[in-house]
Amino acid sequence: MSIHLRPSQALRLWQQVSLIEVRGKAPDLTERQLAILLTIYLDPPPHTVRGLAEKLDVSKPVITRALDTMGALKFVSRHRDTADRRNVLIKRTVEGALFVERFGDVVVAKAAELSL
Amino acid sequence: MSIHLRPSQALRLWQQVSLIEVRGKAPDLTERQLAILLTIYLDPPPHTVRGLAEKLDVSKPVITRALDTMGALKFVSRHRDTADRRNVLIKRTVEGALFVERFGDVVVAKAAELSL
DNA sequence: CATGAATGGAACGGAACCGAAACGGTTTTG
DNA sequence: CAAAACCGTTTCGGTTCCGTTCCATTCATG
Repeated sequence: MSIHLRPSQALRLWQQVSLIEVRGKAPDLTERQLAILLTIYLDPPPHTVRGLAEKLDVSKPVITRALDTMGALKFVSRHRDTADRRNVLIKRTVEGALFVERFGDVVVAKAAELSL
Repeated sequence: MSIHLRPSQALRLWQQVSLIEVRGKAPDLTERQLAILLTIYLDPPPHTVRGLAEKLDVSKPVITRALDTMGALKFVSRHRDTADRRNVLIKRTVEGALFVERFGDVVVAKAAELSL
């Protein structure tokens, strides 16, 4: 089964959520950063810099810098791969999970408010 | 009636749309810029710099600069209010409407792909 | 009119991000 | 082993965005 959504509803939903994000004090992530964070938390591990760069079709430095920013926020953590020490494995954190969870709740709440 | 969405679906939806935006060649707007654009196209006119600044809880220069950027993209246009010449009325454009419409279609399409 | 309030914009310095190239550390290859 | 390939990071120069402050124009008020 799938979610049926009309264009006007979709746009209204996006607007409402965006408004909350813009107005909120929450550390505002770039579109790219948010995409990376959601991918880390939704797609199955392991996650590497190279893998994320390919999935988002961006350069590696973009991923590295995004991880710097989000690492400072404690939303993700980095660990050397003991098997292949060239790799860096990106892992989830409690803070990151809370942020993502809260974000999902906002979307759900705003979706529930949509009038048909 | 309302849209029923589970948190995991909401997050997946956001991720899929974000991925398209990040990967796409489309001129990527800031979170703020997108919120402004959607507000202009969804909320009833007239729209002024001050009004938008209050609605988004940001400073006026933020709106001015966003309008500069989106004006260069032809997504919005500015016109002096003939009644009160201090005001600037922000109006929609064909290009902006197409951009918003296309964005809504992306959300709808990704929502339809969501498995329950 | 003259004064003050309101509106949108400009100016300034600082911070964040970007693309491209180059760099160390690690593993694979020949 | 030496050389090549791979991975993530750093560096560089340039662009964009930001917050704050200040300014020109226009309207309301006495």
